Amino acid sequence: MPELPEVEVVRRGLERWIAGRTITSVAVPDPRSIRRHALGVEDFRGNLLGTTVLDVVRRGKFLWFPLSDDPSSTAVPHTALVAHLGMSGQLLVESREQPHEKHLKVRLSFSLRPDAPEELRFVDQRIFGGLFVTSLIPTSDGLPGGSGGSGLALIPAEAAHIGRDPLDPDFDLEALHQKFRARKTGLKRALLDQSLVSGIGNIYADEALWAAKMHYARPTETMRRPDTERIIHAAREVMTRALDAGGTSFDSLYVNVNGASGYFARSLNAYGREGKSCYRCEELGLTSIIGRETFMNRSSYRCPFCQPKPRNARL
DNA sequence: CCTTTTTCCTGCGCGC
DNA sequence: TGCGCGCAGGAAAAAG
Repeated sequence: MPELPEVEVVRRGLERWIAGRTITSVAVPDPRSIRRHALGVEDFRGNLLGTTVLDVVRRGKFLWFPLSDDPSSTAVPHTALVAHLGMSGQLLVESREQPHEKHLKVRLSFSLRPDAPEELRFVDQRIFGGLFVTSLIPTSDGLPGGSGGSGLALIPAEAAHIGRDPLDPDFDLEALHQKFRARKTGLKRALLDQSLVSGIGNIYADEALWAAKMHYARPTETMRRPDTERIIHAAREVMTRALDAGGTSFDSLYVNVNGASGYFARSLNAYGREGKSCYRCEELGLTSIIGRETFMNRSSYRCPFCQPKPRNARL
């Protein structure tokens, strides 16, 4: 399940293989994956054919490729191809000779480069992800839109509401803290709300909460400044380690642009560890067992000793 | 307006 | 062997 570290691994691969190249053909075997492109398949193709990918930029789990009709021009790009991997999306850089994947949805061919494969394929089993072309608009704060690329202060219109992620150099902790204080909800809900802080999904939310020794139902309005610092520091730390490990893969659904899995799954402390002992308690000579609770229609894992339920829990 | 729930989607593993 | 069911969950839409 791609969250920030997995998407960043993909971004780096795309930057290496795709940036600077021109789109020479566009095939859409399954239009459902471009349903967020409201004007349809032909418009999608027309917007991409002949354009050059200037950069690969990421904010949270959103990726985008600023496009230019004339790469020799210094003009600021005004459109971008946006990609979101959803639950099971993959962006694969491959040779055109590779057999078509079972869930192949979109196929882009690029200008030839001797050391690089010709195609970028979007493969998606569950179709929660997708691609679309949209306009780039100025960021609300005038700072670079996200991580990677040339640092232009632009963002796709459909991603303008997405908050900065904890690995963004322009991430504003004080602003997030004030939003926590103003909101009447539980901490994990807030961590998963991409408009407040982006890039965190179910796995890294549980890992960050475990690392910070906090409960998912902690009311955000009771958070004090050091509490906000602690949970964000934990999220940043766990996602950085995951990025260094190439991301978290439980199965073949998350892979990098070359189809390889990441190795962070073996480093998880809470997520997926129901019935197993808490590593931190173990270190202290205690025995407590990680439990699983259903919350927000998904599983939450926590140590009942390190992360006790607060009396004022906000579910 | 703000917060919470539902919906979209497919494949896999499980119990009967 | 097959079938129904629950589960996986990002984010937009709908509901409260």
